[in-house]
Amino acid sequence: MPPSRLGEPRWGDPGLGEPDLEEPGLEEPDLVDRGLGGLHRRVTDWFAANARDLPWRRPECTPWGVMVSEFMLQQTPVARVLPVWEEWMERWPEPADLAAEPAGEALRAWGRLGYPRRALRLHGAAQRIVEEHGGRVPSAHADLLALPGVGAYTAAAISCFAFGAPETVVDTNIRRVHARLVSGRALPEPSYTAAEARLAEALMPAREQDGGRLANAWNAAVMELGALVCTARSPRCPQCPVADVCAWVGAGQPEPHYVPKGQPWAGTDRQVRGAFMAVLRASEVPVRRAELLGASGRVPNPAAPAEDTASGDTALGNTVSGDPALAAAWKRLAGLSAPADQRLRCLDGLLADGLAHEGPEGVALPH
DNA sequence: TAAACGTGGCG
DNA sequence: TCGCCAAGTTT
Repeated sequence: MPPSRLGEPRWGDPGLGEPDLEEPGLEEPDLVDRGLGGLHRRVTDWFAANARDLPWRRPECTPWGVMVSEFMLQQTPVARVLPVWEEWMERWPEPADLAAEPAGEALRAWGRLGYPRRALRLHGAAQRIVEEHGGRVPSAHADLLALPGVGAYTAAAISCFAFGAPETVVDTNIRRVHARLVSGRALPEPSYTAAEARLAEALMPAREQDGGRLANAWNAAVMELGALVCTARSPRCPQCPVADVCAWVGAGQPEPHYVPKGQPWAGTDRQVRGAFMAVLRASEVPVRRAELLGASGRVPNPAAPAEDTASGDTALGNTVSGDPALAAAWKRLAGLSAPADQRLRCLDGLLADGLAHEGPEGVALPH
């Protein structure tokens, strides 16, 4: 490891010994007091020169815009959020605009971002903001946390990014940077630990110095570093502004100390629910329950009337439509090999979750 | 606390 | 090609 250009102690100095799983080295105050300023400056300077120009980071973006972006970005890459966020901002520039619409409109406009319950919660949050906060996104962490779909990360992020508060923001990017830079590990722990929380707090710039300006900037800077340079798959260490003090680099980039759990997909309820939701989003009219449940590549649909041989679409009655999205959604659903009991469980689950509504004419997005 | 919860692009 | 992974929250 090359010597620090700033002549500061290196967090990953082998002399500090093996990283302790329970108590990272930064627990010690004198370690915290030395050299952090250099770290802060280098990362925030890097951010100033390399940050992406994302619309929700522009000065003219409202707190509502930041809030919408934070919901959409939960477990979803920036590239896919961008176009949907633009549509939402144009259609619903304020919380009251969204709150005035049926929840189903939020679900439809959510498109294929995934985890559609986020759209439902965002809609619910907008209604609460209108009812309890005069239509303005609250700035207090506690008020934000009380909103549906807002957890520890999102509350801190909105408070920080929309209102300039010096919150301690911890997301998966930040956790990964901390794990490598300080703890010398390839990945953060499988679940967020108290030790990680203490470490994140210890690394925060002092709030007293500048009214929290640096503390506020630090969050976005570390997050961006994790997103652009200190990535999960193939980190770009040569481009990293703090590679020379990185504990993981100093240790020779050791492999992860555990095997990340996979995210099963094929054959899961999530896959079936997703296929149902795609049909409901694409359909302008309610869909009969039996037709939804019967959609299968093998099971004939008893509810379907005589087939229109000219359509050639599928064997399903109401797939005869000029809408390619609807046809594709039906096709995907029909292509699943999910057993009948799973289909039934998933449909009931969607209804129970409020993602769908069943009326006399069939199943549709909620009103 | 572990598991459930969507989706699509990249290595 | 196919598994990994992305600005988490909820129960």
